Amino acid sequence: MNTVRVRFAPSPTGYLHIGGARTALFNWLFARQNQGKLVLRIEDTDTERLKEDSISQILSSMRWLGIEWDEGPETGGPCGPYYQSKRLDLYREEAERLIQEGKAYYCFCTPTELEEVRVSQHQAGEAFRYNGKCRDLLLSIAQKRIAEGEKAVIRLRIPASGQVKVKDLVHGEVKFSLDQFDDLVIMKSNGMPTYNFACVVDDHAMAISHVIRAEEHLSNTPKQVLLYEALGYEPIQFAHVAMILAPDRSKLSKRHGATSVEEFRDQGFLAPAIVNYLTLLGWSPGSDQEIFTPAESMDKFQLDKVSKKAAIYDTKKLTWINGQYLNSMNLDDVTRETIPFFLRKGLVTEEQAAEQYDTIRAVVSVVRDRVKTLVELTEAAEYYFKDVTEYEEKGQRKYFSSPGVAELLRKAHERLEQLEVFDVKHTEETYQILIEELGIKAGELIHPTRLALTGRTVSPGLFDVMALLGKDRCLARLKQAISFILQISI
RNA sequence: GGCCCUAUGGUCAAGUGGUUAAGACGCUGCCCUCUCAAGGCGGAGUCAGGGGUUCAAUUCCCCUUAGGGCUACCA
Repeated sequence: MNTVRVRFAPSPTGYLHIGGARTALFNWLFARQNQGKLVLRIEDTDTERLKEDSISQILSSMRWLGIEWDEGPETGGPCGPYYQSKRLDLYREEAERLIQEGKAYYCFCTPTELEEVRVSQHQAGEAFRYNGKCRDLLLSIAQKRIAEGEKAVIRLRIPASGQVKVKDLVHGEVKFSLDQFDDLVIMKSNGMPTYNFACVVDDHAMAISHVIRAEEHLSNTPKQVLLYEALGYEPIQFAHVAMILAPDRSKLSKRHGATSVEEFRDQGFLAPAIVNYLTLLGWSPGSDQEIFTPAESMDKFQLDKVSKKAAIYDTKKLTWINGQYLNSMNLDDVTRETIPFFLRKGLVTEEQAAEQYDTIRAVVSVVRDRVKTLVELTEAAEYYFKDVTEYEEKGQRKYFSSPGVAELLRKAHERLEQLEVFDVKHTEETYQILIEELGIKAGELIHPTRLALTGRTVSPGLFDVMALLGKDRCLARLKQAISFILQISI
């Protein structure tokens, strides 16, 4: 029985974007479904593009999403180290072995020389291809030049003709003709391995069973297959999942606004909602179900049902899903997620957040089912934490301008003032009685009151608002509104 | 340029050699209603184009087109 071992192998050149997150997610689902392991490997062989804090960002984004790796940075494991920069000896050994076996050779051509070749090939209308200059250099001579300090890369010999077949779990068999491939560089002149080489060596060394990655790598795969053969490794299963594209159909990048997991978090999206959305992007259970727990996804996920078609992510649907989670998640969890947003907005201090947790929780409770993100929630909860300093203009026109409003509010004030128990039930009763007595429509009193208490035309149910604000603040805000109305009506 | 992948409403998508071509988001009409949201009932909107194969193609094949990827001492 072969154990499933998959890996997610980001290169730390930036933050984890949603495309990477989805690749990680699919790997995770597949691993868990098959009681396998997910390995996290950091592909930090490009010393120039490496970004300092990006590893910790990637790790924390994955943790936040709840994608757990079984082996990798910070968790360790039997196949470590899990940073390619710490595995250089392995790559060198394997490259050396290929040289000894005559399957690879040193190449002393400089980047400038290669560039010249490329330019002339381009002018001649030919395909770009390494011209094979160092291909037949005698090994002893090459070694001597190395010993003298000359820089060289190591290239893999690739047959000039023939075909490579890539068996892919989502695409089926894909054929490539060899005549289009260069002798590819496997070790750079700075001693670092190239992506295709390090990837193959590590996937083998880490006993990976399935490589699940983005489709951008499909065209690299024949080269990797060739490397498997050259190195004498057992072949491996590949699955290339369609990419996630930005709304303008191009590859995800910074210029598209929010594409990183962190940015989505800052915009008030919840981790399980993002995971749910990403699960549905490029995969469908084949049923009507839209809302999934990870456990359900693990149960139903099928690699061969993964879409071959690149998907454009749609914030609107993510927002909708987020709303679903916001309303159905445990209230304490939502409250905990919301508090940082309150802090950032300056609605509460850390001490207040701790002391008044129950109140905050109550506020979140009445506000959450009418908003879709935590940012919206914070916005909608402002009335509770901040005094009303202005009234929405539209509301003023609609509700504060009719004659007799001030008097109406004054009466409401009078009645509310007499209440002993100021809760939802009693405030509502009071209003009902008053409305009946005056023979008016409920809205005639409720709308101006809402505007007076919140400064807005939109809020949670009015009596929820009242109960939460408490008697003193309600009365004060009513008074304030009355004088405001009298003032503007002059 | 060469090679590879892909193509069902605006977006995500189910689906099949014969269907009125699901569903979701979004948009929209109505109902409900203290606003908003939610909910309920409706609506508009799709098989990229052209050739084949076939009694029959959205479905199979080819071409075109479009999008994406690879073609680096990036990953």
